[in-house]
Amino acid sequence: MPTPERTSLDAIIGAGRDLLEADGVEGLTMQAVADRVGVRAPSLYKRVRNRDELIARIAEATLRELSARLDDAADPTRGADPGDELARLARAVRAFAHERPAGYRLIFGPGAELRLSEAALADASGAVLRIAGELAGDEHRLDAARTITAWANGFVSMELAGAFRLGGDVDRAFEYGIAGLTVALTAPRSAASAAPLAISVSGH
Amino acid sequence: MPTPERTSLDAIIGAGRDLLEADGVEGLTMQAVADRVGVRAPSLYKRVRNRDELIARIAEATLRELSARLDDAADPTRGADPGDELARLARAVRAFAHERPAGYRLIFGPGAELRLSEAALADASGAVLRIAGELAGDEHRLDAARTITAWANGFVSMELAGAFRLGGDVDRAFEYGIAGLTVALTAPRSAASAAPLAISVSGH
DNA sequence: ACCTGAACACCGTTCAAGT
DNA sequence: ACCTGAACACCGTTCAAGT
Repeated sequence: MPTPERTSLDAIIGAGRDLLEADGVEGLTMQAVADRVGVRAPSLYKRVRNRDELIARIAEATLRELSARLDDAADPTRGADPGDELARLARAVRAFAHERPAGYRLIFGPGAELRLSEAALADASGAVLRIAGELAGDEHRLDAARTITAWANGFVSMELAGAFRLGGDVDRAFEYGIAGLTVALTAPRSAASAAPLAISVSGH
Repeated sequence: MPTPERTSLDAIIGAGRDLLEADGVEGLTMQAVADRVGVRAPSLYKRVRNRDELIARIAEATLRELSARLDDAADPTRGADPGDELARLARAVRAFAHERPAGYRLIFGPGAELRLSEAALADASGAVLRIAGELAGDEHRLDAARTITAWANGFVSMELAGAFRLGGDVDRAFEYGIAGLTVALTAPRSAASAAPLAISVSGH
């Protein structure tokens, strides 16, 4: 005789997400999740294989939320200047990380390789790849996208980790980075030569 | 009647470091460390307050090793062209991360803010700050250093996390980033304006 | 078909008792 | 003064028994 379902996978993932942000990943225990959804810990194993899978599902859901934000921010109808698009994209990543620091770390921190599906990662890369192509040209699209992603993710990760302790204005440093990347990726360079031998740059 | 010391703080940190690289941070258990140094787990608490402190000591030791490598790589007597210095510095970070991935994540990953002393962080920042000043000028030294650090750390962290799954040549992307940053930080910009309105760049 | 209590292995940590 | 066994609280996970 079937027992009625007293919870659901969505409720479990939602509770896990909330716990993660409230108490960090070490506060995300099966016991705590079970309490939140009103069930005993062993019952969770009817919906998820184990704690790692639960974490992976939370990570995947969080990445999909981030993707949607990025697509929205990068929407060309908001202004199609590649530099502006890059700026909007970068600020959107940073805003998301500030709202959901623990979730962000789940996506980009150690162990992420085990948690995220190829498909979700590809989705999340779409907007950066497009803008990278606009800025640097199609031949350098992937390299440029990796430069943008590395910088933005590195900046935000360090910020979340409290690594910027030398004073100064962190917001300004972020905008400085955006402007720098725009210049860097727009500057014509040959794919072969790692560093240009001679470049003349005139500002203003 | 005193019992002879059967281990030492250094031996404990060393064993912890080795376990960390061999089995990851979750393999770094007090029990495993105790086994390695030939003592029972409770005895470790004579030398470290708890597991978190042990991890912090390993992180600090690892950061000091990284600092030494960076200072060596950035040594101007190896060639004082700022672009070359930046390239050597960036490659040194990446090489270190490849050698000691788990230790690197301990330094830059989540939780690092609790683990690293102000002094060790300041030491590690010396070389980047100097090179950033050479490239971008003293007014932009800190912003430029943050851009470099964010990019390098972001790139390496993503690489370690297996985030570069779209094919392409990761080594080339790294060199592309180095070249891009050199251009970006060398380009004159006013501190106030986030993005330059018009810049003419001529390659070659 | 789902839920539960009981149990197990494993962890960090404490502490009284040994030498 | 350091080391140890025993114990405790807490965790993830399994499983037989309930409905």
